[in-house]
Parts: sequence; structure tokens; C-alpha cells
Amino acid sequence: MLKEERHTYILESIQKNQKVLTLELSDALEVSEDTIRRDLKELSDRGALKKVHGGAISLSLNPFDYKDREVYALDQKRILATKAAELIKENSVVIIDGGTSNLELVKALPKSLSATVFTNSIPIASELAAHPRIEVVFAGGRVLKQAQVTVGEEAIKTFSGLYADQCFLGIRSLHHQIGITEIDWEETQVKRVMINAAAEVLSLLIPEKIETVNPYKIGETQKLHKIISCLPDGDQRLDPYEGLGIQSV
Amino acid sequence: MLKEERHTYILESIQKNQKVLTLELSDALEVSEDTIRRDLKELSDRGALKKVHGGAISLSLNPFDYKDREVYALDQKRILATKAAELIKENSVVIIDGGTSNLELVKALPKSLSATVFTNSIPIASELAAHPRIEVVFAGGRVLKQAQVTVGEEAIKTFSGLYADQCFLGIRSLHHQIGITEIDWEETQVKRVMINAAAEVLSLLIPEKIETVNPYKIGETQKLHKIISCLPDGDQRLDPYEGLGIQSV
DNA sequence: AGTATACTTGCAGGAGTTTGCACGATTTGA
DNA sequence: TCAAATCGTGCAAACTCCTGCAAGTATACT
Repeated sequence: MLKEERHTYILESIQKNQKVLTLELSDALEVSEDTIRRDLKELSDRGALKKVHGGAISLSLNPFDYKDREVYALDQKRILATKAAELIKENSVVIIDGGTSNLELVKALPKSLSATVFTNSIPIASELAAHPRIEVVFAGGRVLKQAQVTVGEEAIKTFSGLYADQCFLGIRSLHHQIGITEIDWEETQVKRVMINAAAEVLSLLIPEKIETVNPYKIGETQKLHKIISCLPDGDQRLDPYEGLGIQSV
Repeated sequence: MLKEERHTYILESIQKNQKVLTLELSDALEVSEDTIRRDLKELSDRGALKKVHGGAISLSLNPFDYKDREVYALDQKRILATKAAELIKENSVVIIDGGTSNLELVKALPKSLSATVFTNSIPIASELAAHPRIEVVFAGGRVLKQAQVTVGEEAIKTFSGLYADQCFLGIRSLHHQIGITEIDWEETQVKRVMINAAAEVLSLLIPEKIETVNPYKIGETQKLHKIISCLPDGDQRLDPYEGLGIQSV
């Protein structure tokens, strides 16, 4: 039994029963509890479930968690957000993808900024609704609960009929050779359209994401024009990207 | 039974009944009262409920509920919401319009309910994203900031290609002769499509809205099939509507 | 093919959690 | 005020988790 098979089994089981028990899984999959624990840890790190003492539960089971779910590396993301906010020009049209970094970005936008924002992220639309001078257009579709973004034909159609000034792409993984990759197939479809719907594609990137890979490919690394990171100028981790003509801020 | 499951059960129970008893819970969940006490302490520390002698009560019972402070007639709306939630059938397809009453409605939906919800309201989509068994489809479009709903061609298109079982319409004004009226022209357009996209049109209605009028007309009173109100049976304010064949609950 | 490297897995044992029980303190309501 | 119910704390048993390690397996490179 391959690790991936176990993961699939675990995720299906969670979807069906809202929870899984370490002991039960170890029994059903005929591996040690330690292995199951490691599987659960991995899935938990990927945000696919919530690990608890004795097993794991569906993220949606706990009604209080999603609201104040701790944002990983929040301080870093705030710094990135401030930098990124300065890159948005007055009266421009901007696509803002989902993700916690981008949510910080919209929180950091100055109240005086006038712009039009296209998004498929519920929290981002919600945050922007409080902004006095930003026009918000929401791309409809089926809601992916975990990421709180819409996906599907409708969302894709919205972005395909658009050519914006900038697109702030939410990125899970970036690898200088393999490209930009995602963990969810449907999100991948939408992001592929997004990056073709703007003159400039930017991404807020915490260092942990650099040189990692996920199963589904959004596009080549070159699709990205600018990386907003908190790495010092000339950090070697960025070297491969400058070689590709990608500007880092 | 995992600790988290107990917590979820307790929170749901509180949401439904506004209170829980230690003994009752220990009975229902088949653990000792001590364990329940510890659970309540933990939830209380997280600010999810208020622990009292003998059990715990909902925080929202307390006068200073900062979260929903500004919702007008919240208590009434909660009562309507509970009534309305019972009208939604398992596995049905439901359109839920924006508005604070409808937001309470989705909060009151039992966690066990499976259904598909179409909405154009950001807070409602956000709330439903935490619901384990409800599929959410968001109708895109330009975001109206005050109401936090989308409007425009895209939203209209989504609802026109739909025939749902029920539509919970958010209503600003209802007059037995003049009909259902709105204050915003663009919202009016969307609502007009909504009421034609479902077999049954329902509305949660606090008495203050009855026999009032606003500039833009959504449709005739008869478009409405059911009114969920907190008026006693036979209250004279409802007479004109029963005359029109509208059922009130 | 053969070697090196990374990854995966099971195991041991020490650390950490959870739970029910006992017992004294506190609260409740007549 | 008193008796009954409820609470908080400390404790021990059972269970679960984490860490490091070594054996096994897959993959890459020469």
C-alpha cells in the first residue's frame, strides 16, 4: 500500500465520517499507528484535515476553527502585504486571488486607494466591502470550503473575459524548474486563467514555499513577473528566479 | 468519541437551546460529568460559551454581544430563523438571498442537513463555508457594499439558469396591494429573477416591514408563497395576506 | 550493474494527554 | 440554616504522541 493510497483513503474516510481514529486506520490499512500518525501530520500540514489527540477531524467540523484559524507566519505576511500594497496603482484594475497572504494584502490597502478588484475569495471580498473607494467584482461558482474561494466554469468565465493591470496570485508552491504548482485541481484551473488575464502577475511568497512542489501545475515559473518576498536582496534562494527574469521585491 | 466531537456537540447544542446541562451532556455523550466539566472549562476559556453552575449558556444571551450588536431586532430574527430552518428539506436546492434575517437562518441550519445553496450574499456564503454538508454556489457580480451582495448581469444569469425548490427572499418592504418593494434598483433586478427561479418563495418577515413601501417593485405580493413571522396566528396584520393565499408560519 | 542518496517504515522508550474517581470546598434552594 | 447537588483538584491508569534510530525500499547517478 503506497503512501498516496493511504492518504486518499484517509481523506475519503474523513469526508464520509467527519473524523478518523488513529487506531482504526492502522487496523484498516495494516500499517503501524506511527505511520498513520505521520500521514495525519502530513495531511494536517497541507491543511487537508485537523489533527487531534486520537485521530483527526474534518476542518469543517469545528465551527469555531475556521474563523480564527491561526494564520501561519502572519508577521511575515503582514510585511509582504505592506510592500505589495504599494505596487497597486491608483485607478487600476487588479485581480486578487485567495489565500492568507492576499487577505493581508487587502487589509493593508490604504483607505485612499481607488481601484477595481476582481476576486474569487470570500474573505477578500468581505474585507474589501468595507473599503470606501474600491469597486469589487466577485467571480461566482461553486465554493471550495477549505480555501473559501469559488471554482468552476463560472469563475473561469469571469476571468477569461478580463484583462487586468495586475494579478496577485496565491501560490502554494514555486519551483524554479517545475513551475507554479497547486494541491487542488479545480483551483488550478481557475489560477491558470487568472495568470493570463493580467498584464503583470505578482505573488506574495514566504520563503517556505520556494522550491517546493505540489501535484498540479498552474504554469511555468516565467508566468510570474514579480515576487514579493521578505528575503534580503541577493539571497541565494532567489538566484534561479532572477536568472529567469523575475523581479523580486 | 474524540474530545473535539464532544466539543462540537456541545457547541451545537448551545446554539440550538441557548444552554446545556452538565448532567444531560454526560448522559448523552456517555462520559463522566468530570469530563464534561473539563470540556466546558476549555470551551469557556476559548470564549465559546459561558460556564455557569450546572452547565453553560450561550454568550449571545448576554446583553453585550459585540459580534451581532448592530443587527436590528436580532432576537426576533433568531426565532424566525429557527422556524424557517425546519422548512428546508434534506437534499433540496435552495436559493438564499442576502439580509440579516437570512444570515440568522443559515446560522440556525442543523449541521446534519445536506443541501445545495445558491446565494449572492458574502456573509451567507462565508457562514455556509463552515457547514460540513452544504454545497454552496456563489452567484458572482459587482459587490454592493452596503448589502454585501452581488448584483448585475452575472448574478442574474446564474439565477436565471436555475429552478430551485425554495427561495428565501430578503425583503425590505411588503404591502398587500403594492407588493414587494426594494430601495436599490440593482438588487431589485436580481431579486426579480430569484423569485422566478424557485418552486416556492418564502420570506422571513419582522412585523415592522409589513405594510411599508419602497421605490422599486420586485413583484406582486402573490409571488410570495409563505411568510415566516413571529406574529400570533390570526393577527390582523396578516389578514390581507391570507386573503391572497399566502401562508404564514 | 553498483553505489549513493533520499525516503519510508516499524520499534523502543520517554513525554504528554485524557479520563474516571476520591475527597473536600462551594453553591443552590427550600 | 441545612441537605443535596455541583464543583475543583490531585492522582493513577490507560492511552496516545514524539523522537531518534535502524532496517528496508525506491530513485538517481556513475
